[in-house]
Amino acid sequence: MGKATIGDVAKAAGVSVKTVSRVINNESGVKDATRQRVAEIVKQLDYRPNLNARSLRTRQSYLLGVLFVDYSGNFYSHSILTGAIEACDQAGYNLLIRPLKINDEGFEPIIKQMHERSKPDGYLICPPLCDDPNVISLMDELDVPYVRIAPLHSEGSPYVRCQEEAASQKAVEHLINLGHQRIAMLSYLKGHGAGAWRLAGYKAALDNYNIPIVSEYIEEYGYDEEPNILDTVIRRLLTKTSVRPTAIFCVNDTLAASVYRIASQMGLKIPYDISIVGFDDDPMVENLWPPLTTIRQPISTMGNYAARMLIKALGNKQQTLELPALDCELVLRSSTGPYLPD
Amino acid sequence: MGKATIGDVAKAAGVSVKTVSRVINNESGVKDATRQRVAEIVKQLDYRPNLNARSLRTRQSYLLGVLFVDYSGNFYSHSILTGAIEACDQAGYNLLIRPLKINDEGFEPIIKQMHERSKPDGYLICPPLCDDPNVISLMDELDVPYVRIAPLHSEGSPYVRCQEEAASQKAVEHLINLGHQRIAMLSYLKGHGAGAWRLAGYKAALDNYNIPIVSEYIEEYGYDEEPNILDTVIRRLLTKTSVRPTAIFCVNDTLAASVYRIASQMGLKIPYDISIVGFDDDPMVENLWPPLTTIRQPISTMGNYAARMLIKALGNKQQTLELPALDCELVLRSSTGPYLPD
DNA sequence: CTATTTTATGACATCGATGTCAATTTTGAA
DNA sequence: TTCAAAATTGACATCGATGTCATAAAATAG
Repeated sequence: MGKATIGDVAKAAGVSVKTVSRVINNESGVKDATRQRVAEIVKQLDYRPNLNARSLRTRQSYLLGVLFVDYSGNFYSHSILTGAIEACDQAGYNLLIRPLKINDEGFEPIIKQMHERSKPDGYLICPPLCDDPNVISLMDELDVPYVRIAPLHSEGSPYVRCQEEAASQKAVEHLINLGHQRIAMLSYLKGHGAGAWRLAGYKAALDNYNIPIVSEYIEEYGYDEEPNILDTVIRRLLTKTSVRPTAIFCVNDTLAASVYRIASQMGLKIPYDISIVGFDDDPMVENLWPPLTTIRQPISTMGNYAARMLIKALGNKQQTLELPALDCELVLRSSTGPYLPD
Repeated sequence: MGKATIGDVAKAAGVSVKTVSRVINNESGVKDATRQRVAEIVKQLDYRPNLNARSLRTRQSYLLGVLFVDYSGNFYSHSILTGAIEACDQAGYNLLIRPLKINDEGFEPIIKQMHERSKPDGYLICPPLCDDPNVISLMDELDVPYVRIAPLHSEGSPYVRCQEEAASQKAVEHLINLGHQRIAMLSYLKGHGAGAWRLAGYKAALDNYNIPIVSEYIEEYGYDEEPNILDTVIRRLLTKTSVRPTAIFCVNDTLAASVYRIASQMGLKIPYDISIVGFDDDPMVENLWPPLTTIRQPISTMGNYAARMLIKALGNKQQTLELPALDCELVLRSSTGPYLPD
């Protein structure tokens, strides 16, 4: 017994295939009685339309592409996927993923090839790709809709984003309330949206409490820099004995873990000698001792919203889904403690 | 200018569409001259067949599904994906991913729904799903081919696997060669293929050197157990002063990281007081100090092979791709050192 | 050189849906 | 009751590929 087709439903309901088509696509112009009878049969026969036939006719693929950089630490992209898949499930879309590795030719040829092969109806673009002008202009060239996830700049195409700046501010104010004044900020997300907002939150907190912003305490690097440079930087930061910062706000948990490692090498005790705050609540922090105070973003919710926005936009060109405020949560654990004078 | 169709190619080449179809599908029965002429035009017009039309006719979707459990630590599945995508790219397939969350109803309804929606031509099944009899019998019920990745049992359907047992043995022999005799084995992969082979390798090494296997030193747990139990177990293991193991072989890096954490709490220095070996070379070990000695599996290669096997099998039912020996690599770093008597 | 087999090619139907547009039925107004 | 307008419905073409089968061309045998 093969699967039922639209013809089977039509025959069983005593109507034309076109009428069945109208019912399953929720088009107007079908008498209620007919609609119900057809719907009944659809359910009875467990009919589901053949997507290939539909795609062939409508020239829609019912596929969404997801582009992300294939970092070694992939917790972020993975969470985005999880949320997006959920949305796709509900809307009858499928997700095509494309982890991109940095190579000589850049991302464009690979994206182009993928696009020509599978023609997704739209794309979700994860950071930092969403801030790459080449990728964005390729999207425009391909004339395909896309939603950016956590982009640095909000002008232009639709995006989702959460309150990273507010959360960062809250985290740093938490440190200030514990008595800390010499608070450092450590980043290797220079150029990313994330890097910018988290730094902005840090500065806002200090401003708010009239604590001067000392440039020596702000160490900001990019991905392109030598990977070992951060170890050196952290070691230097922790060495300046008398003026050593008593707390560090790290731009993500991986960085926080590096600080743990170097602090332990230098015999510094967390949180007694130094307080640490991370960002992301990456599951790998379970392996850190003491448990890390960090900020949790609603990553998979962002993925979910991004997919829903895209799907909605595909449905009718003008409509956009309103993006609710997505808050981050400060997760207090044991890596932050009161300021203890030497 | 729309994309070229098979009809455009046929017209330009002065042949029928069927002949073009033969050429692009590499069917026999076309004169060489004709074939070349058509191939020329195909290239000129940059023609690529419409997959939906093809799928509609052939009832093949050119999609592969990937099933995996959405762990928090997702390095493994992610690597599988990366390898599989590469293979799919070459063969003109796409990959549909499905991270499964454990829930009350089990995985079957979700897999079923996915299958009915998108009808992938086959599946790659990651551990531990590949050892779940419900999932496997569902696959058989759906009558869809699949390849298992690192399954516990080799009978039945095709699979890929690497030499985890040999690698484990090598790792433990490395410890023995450093002078260790009291070597513990720590696992929470009970019931997984991985758990079984790694344990087997451990035992083989001890046997090989005529070291008695002490059941007290083997701590094996499953995923279903209380999550905190391992902390307790590790602490107990490290406490038995005089008979305390001088080295621990951990079934994966996450576990090794837990040992680091607890050892540090207890004031034990690695590798002086205790040597540690992990498994996986998870990127998160970069945050561990001292650098962890561990075993690196060719995970993405396994994903690549699994996809290629599946695609090959789809092409002609009988043929199977020969699986080459996939070796693991022992990565020596600084968490293992010579046995030092107290 | 003809008869026969083999090889190469194409005409046409088909997969399962939706789009167009004409035909039919229903509704409402006069 | 009648007729025009609106609401339903369906017949048929179409999307772009492949499968079937008949036919034309080439190769081989006699």
